[in-house]
Amino acid sequence: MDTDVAHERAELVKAFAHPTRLRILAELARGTRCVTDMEELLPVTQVNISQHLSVLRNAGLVGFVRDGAARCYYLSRPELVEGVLALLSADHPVVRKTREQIDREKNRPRGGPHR
Amino acid sequence: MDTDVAHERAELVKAFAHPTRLRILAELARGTRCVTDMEELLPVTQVNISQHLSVLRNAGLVGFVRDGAARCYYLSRPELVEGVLALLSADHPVVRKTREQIDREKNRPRGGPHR
DNA sequence: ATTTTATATTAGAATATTCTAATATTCTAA
DNA sequence: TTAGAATATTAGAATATTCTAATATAAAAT
Repeated sequence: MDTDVAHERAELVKAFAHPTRLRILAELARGTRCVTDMEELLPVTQVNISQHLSVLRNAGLVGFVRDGAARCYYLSRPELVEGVLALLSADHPVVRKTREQIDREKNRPRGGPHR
Repeated sequence: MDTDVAHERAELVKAFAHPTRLRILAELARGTRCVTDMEELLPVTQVNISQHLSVLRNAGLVGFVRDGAARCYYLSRPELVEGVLALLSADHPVVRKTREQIDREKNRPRGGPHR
């Protein structure tokens, strides 16, 4: 992964890196929602929700269509967002390795034929 | 997703949310590496690498075994890390929805029987 | 024992993110 | 055409993150 790509991807990750934004994304994964819907769901102000939606829009994670004065938001890269949310909700037990396991791996890179 | 869970998950995401840390994780996905290996690969100081490794350790994403004065780092939740890296490297074209699509979806929530 | 090698920690300045308060925009309905 | 409803934007204070410089620790080699 080169420097430029790493920066791009980190920017994308940052869009996910806030509790309110994760909750907004999780809610949008269930269906289209307007800001009023989210206000009922989240313990934060309308202004703050709009600010977080702006971050999500700039990251290309959500889009919206107008519905009168309201805006109906939806996931614009559903597979990416749902994939990340699924990984976060899955259980990933921490593995510990011993010196011996590491030594053996040095001849057997991860993803190689011995896996 | 409730508030506590959202906070926990956002903390985890933050560990990924830095270009240098993404590169460290990508490198560890290829196999065990010590800090010296990473110094050769990354355009940052040893101190900075150690600081980022400390963030990754606190998030439970990496572990290490001693090898003399060196520390060999490895992914302690490889499926989580590799899953996130795979999602980030995959192409996820942005979809735009029309008013009509949204209207239709209102009776057909995402993930429901009509998908 | 001392030096060298490998890595970690700490303090603080620089920078970026987040939230609050005030205000603006845009559409609809009266 | 004005008022109300829904949402967005802006400025700035509060907070968190990151980097640099200096220093510490721990094992190995001399």
